[in-house]
Amino acid sequence: MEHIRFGVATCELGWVLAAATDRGLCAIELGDDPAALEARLRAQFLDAHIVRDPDFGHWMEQVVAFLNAPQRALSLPLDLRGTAFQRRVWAALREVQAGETVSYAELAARIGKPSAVRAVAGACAANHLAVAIPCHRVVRKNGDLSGYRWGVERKRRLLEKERNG
DNA sequence: TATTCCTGTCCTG
DNA sequence: CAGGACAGGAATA
Repeated sequence: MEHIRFGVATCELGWVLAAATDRGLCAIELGDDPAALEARLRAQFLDAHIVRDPDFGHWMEQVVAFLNAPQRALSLPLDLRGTAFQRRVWAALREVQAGETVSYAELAARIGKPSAVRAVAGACAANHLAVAIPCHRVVRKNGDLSGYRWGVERKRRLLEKERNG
């Protein structure tokens, strides 16, 4: 059975939950209610043994510091879960620098599938590692913010924070 | 602006 | 295996 540790804390965007397996971070969730965040985690990993560990090797404070200043890279291992296609999208996403944005069409082009625009959007939406996989930096080609798993308002604030350094 | 069509991947029955 | 959902995009009126 898989073993997952998690902790919750507050950051500039509200509550944050970070969870990790022995391979690395497997979830970073944002929200307004810590209990709801835990419930979301347990729903995602139904067959895992999940325990609360508010510190787990200072990872929580690193995650919170990263969320408050996403310009600096997060140097923690990630335990990515996804199909081959999703991993390609996420890898391309991590090439996008803080303060920059790309369109879904541009992202699709970068992974060699320029017509798979909607599929790319779906892969972004499937990401569970908020900010570490910067899906908030993907916007519509016409400049609209489009959607965000953790709320368009948080997406807006993240981009604003990154733009202003 | 709104409607319509095309699109790739994932999920469900 | 079929059908539907979707954080898109372009063409049309």
